Amino acid sequence: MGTVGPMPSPARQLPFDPIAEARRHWDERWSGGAAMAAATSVMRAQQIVLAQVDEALKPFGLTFARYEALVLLTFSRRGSLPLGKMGERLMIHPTSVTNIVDRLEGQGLVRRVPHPTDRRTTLCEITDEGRELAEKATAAVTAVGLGITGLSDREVDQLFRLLAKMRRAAGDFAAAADPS
Amino acid sequence: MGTVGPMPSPARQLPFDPIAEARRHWDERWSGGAAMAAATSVMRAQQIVLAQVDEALKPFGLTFARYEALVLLTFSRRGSLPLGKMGERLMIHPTSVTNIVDRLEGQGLVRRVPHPTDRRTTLCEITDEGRELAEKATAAVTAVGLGITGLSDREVDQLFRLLAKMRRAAGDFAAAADPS
DNA sequence: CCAGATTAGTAGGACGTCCGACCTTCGGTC
DNA sequence: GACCGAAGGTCGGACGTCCTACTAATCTGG
Repeated sequence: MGTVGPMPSPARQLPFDPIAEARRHWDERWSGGAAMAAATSVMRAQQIVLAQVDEALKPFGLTFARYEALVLLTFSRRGSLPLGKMGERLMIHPTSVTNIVDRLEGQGLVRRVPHPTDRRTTLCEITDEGRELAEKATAAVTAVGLGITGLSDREVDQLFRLLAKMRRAAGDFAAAADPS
Repeated sequence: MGTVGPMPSPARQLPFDPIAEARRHWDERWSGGAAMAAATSVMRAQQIVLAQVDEALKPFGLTFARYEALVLLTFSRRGSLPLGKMGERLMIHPTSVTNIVDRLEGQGLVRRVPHPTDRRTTLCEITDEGRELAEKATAAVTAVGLGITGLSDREVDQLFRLLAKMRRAAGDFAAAADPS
């Protein structure tokens, strides 16, 4: 990886793991230090992923959230989806979808179009500029491994499975991931 | 677990894992779908942890961020730390510390006191009310397993180790976690 | 001993997330 | 056919995070 290059914001490097340190303190007084350490690590890992991906997307004027929405649209048959559907797939709140689509629309990457039959529904349609940018941005984010570094392919998959199990327990989805 | 109880906000449960679905689409057109799935899972896992812990902390008027700061202070010798030190340990930006301490101070849970020798530095000192609340709040967050559910003790530890490896690669800390 | 670099903290703004409240439209029921 | 609950989006506010820029104080070199 990079030597001293563009790293997540809190550039200062500690000589020890502050989470492991906190876990030690925690277990001295309470119980469940392992869960605390895991939860805090998840929080911090998200911070790292977000920082690295956002950094890679900055030249394109995109953020992770907006990039995800854009990619989702490229995956759809007609390049358009109802806002509500987007919220479901991205697992974010309806108001967050409104926010993101507002910004993407302001950048000319998507366009709001009325649903042909249901006048309640608004479709979000990706523009040609949006498709082009999504393609370039994807090259950039894959180049940084989407912020997932230091893990072997096997470990990356292991991480995904562990989190999928946790997400399923939290009610994210019903069926098993069916890892065939 | 709960039946239909208080779950993370997007209450709707999908019949499939949207991340696994996205991974399928991704691999059809690009490469590195595993990293994408892992990164997205980390993002979503953080959302779940945050929602569940915040829910447990709501009766106390706390959030995860403020709770973490409070607990950090209880771990310190004299119950006070310089703001900068807090930012290091919590791995957040200095301005985030200012924000959090502002709110905690407004709640009477901490107090800003000048550093005895260095007049640049401000110490954040936990109050008696802060200590009491931290104790009660800890009972609440441990009761929900800090949002880490559906995993065995072994898997929780595995998750922590994987994320620690990733965090170390990202430059979070220098030495190995030394899991003895 | 003084000038420049560094460190500590804050102010203002951007972004994404959530929630509660609200309006419009659809659909089912009577 | 009319009503009333449900569904789709949006608005305004709260929160936490980050960044850039700024002030005040300390440290370091000449």
